[in-house]
Formats: sequence, C-alpha cells, structure tokens
Amino acid sequence: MARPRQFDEEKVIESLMNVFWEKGYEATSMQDLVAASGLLKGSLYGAFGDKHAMYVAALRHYDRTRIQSGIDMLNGDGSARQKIARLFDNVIESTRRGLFAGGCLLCNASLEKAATDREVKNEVRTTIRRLKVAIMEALETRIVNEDEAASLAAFVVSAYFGSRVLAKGGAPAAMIGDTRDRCLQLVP
Amino acid sequence: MARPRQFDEEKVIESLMNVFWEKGYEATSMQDLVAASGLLKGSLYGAFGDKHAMYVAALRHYDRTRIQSGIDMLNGDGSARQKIARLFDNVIESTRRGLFAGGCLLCNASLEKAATDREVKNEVRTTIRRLKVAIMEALETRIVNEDEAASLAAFVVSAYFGSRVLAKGGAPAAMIGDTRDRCLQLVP
DNA sequence: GAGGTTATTGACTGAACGGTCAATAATAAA
DNA sequence: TTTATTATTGACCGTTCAGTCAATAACCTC
Repeated sequence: MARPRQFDEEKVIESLMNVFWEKGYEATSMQDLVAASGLLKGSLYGAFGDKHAMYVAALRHYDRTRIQSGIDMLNGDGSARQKIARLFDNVIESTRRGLFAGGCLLCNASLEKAATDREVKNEVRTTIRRLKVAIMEALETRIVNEDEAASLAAFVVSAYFGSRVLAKGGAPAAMIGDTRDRCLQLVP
Repeated sequence: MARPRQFDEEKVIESLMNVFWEKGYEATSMQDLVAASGLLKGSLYGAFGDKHAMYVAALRHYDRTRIQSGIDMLNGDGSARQKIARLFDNVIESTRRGLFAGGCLLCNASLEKAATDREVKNEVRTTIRRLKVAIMEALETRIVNEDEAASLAAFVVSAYFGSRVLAKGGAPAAMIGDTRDRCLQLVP
C-alpha cells in the first residue's frame, strides 16, 4: 500500500558504521553520513530518526558483524591459546599495515560516549559481555572451574582492549606483541 | 614594557584540561572553555592560538600532573606488586564511586585523536613511554633482565589501559578486579 | 608622565551544524 | 484506475561553531 524503500538498509548501515568507526561520533557530520550512504538527509532521518539513532544502529551492526566474526573465530578450531593469540595478531598486523585508522569501534564508543550516554553504555556492555563469554567458552576446553575461566576471560578482554588503545596511540608494535605474549603466559 | 597577564596560566590550563577530560575534544566548545576558564575568547586565543593548541596544552598538563603523580607512586615505597596493584585499585575505586566521568585523558586522547593528529600522537606516545619506563623501573627491583622488565611493563600498561576502557564502558567492577589479579600473577 | 607594548573586551563573521518540511514520486491494495 | 500510504527530494530553519578584530586598558621603561 505504500512506496517501498529504494535502498538496502544493511548496506546503508554498513556505510554509516564505517564513518563513525573512522571519525568517531562527534567528528562525524550529517554531511559525512549523506556522502557515505548515498542517501539524502531526509531519507536518513526518515529511516533512523536522528544522528544518535544512526550511531546506535552502527554499534549494533558492529556487534553483529565484526565482533561476531571474532566470536566465530573463538568458536572455531585450534587451542584456546591459538585463538587468543590470533585476536592480538589481528591488531598487530593491521597496525603494521597502518591503513585503516578506526581501531576498534567498541573501544572507541566506550571512551567517547558510553560514560555519558545510557543507550550507548547498554550497547557497549552487552557487546563486552558477549565477547567475554565467547572467550570464556574457548577457555573452558582447558579450564573446568567456571569462575576461573570467567576471571581469565575478563583479563583477556582487558588486555585486548588495552592493545587497541596502544595501537591507536601510536605505541610501537612490539608493545602489543609483548602484551600478547605475556597474556598467553596465563592461558593454559 | 607591556601589560602583564591577569590570569594564572597553570590554573587556566588546569580548567581547560578538566573540560577536555570530561567531554573529549570534539564535544568541547569554545563556550565551554570560556565558561570553565573564566577568561574571554580573545584572551584564550591570545594565549594559546586555537582550540587545538589548548588541547595539546591540556595533554601536556595531564602528563605533568596526573601521570606524574602515578609515576611518583611507582617510585615510592612498597613492592612492585603493591605499586601496580594500587594503579588498578585507583581505577576500581573511582569506578565504584562513579562521580567523575572522564576516565583517563591519555586513553581518551589515544582513541579520539591520536590516529588522525600528528601532534596528539606525539604527546600520547611520549606519555605512554614515560609511564612504561616508570613501571619498568619499579619492576627492576625484582627483575634483573632489562628486556624482561620492558616486556612485562608493556603488558602492564596495556592491561591498565584496558581496565580504563572497561571502566568507562560500564563493565562491572569485578572485571577490573579480575584484570588486576591476573595481571599481578605475572608480577614477581 | 610620556611612549611603547601587550592584554582584555565584546561585538562580529561566515560557515557548518543537526534537523524539518512541503512538494513530489512510487508503490500496493481495492 | 483510483486511493491510501510511505519514500524521496532539496530547499530551508535557527543555532552554534571556531575564530577575528578594532577599541580600550594596564603595565613597564625611560
């Protein structure tokens, strides 16, 4: 009974996400989002409501895609040690190649907006929990005690996030390598 | 031969820093800086040049004061283990009380601006190096091998930064406690 | 106290900001 | 084919943005 959307919503959200990922929330203008999505302002506002809702949609999309592919890796083959090493290796490699400046959108959102934005905080918390659980499950092939696995998983998440801060802060790649190696010392 | 400044430059920089610390670079307006400093726009521009220079001055001030007091602590009494534990305990306590939303300005700057801003990246790098060296020296009371101390220090910095991301992302304080405890397992 | 120099003041600028809206177009159901 | 409904379009809105500047004030040196 009505005119259908002329755009692929997933693709639009992906393009919005990429802008927020690279520039952050505040530094991203509606102009940027219009340019990246190929839609006009009115269509974006019609579809999402406002800039903030676009950001939240981008965070959810990041969870569904990028975080999920990390989780898939953690659910895949190999020892817990190998899987966790690969988490860090991805950071090291993308730092070495140095092409994309975005880092980790989850960390970016944590520091830029979570503290002052209830909705963002909820998204971030949910995604952190999901990531922690996936690491925990990977560890449980070796660790029977659930609390033990949980505390080690919390630590791994933390070290991983720390490596994202170091990477974006321009610290030498060797520091991230050190972080990975030391972290793996605790992984059975 | 000329009119002297009517304000205490240190105090003004401190007030500018507090705004950037709490809101980030992009979300801070010149209005905010005017209100916080008590100066008028023209005076701020006269003293610093532009908003970006005010931010860099704030980062340097953060290094000179907040980071320095962390380093002083690392140079003080107690075992390396105790000192590093205290680093994390400060995060845990200020998270539990939950009053100030700023987190760590060094981490904030790393993620918000270092990747796309040469000057900020240099400041951040310098401060990270300073912090790492201080941790290294604290460790060297127990670890003789310098490379060993350096790699462990890099790891501690990383875990510490990770805990700042978790804290601001609204993760439960227990996760930061887990991070601290696991981290200390590697500190002799 | 005169002259030189710099700080302070507040009004001002053009551009960019996020967001709105009336007009138009496209569709599916009747 | 008509009608109801929603999507698209681009001009438009008031506000806020970072930054400027001419006038004035305060100080130091001579």
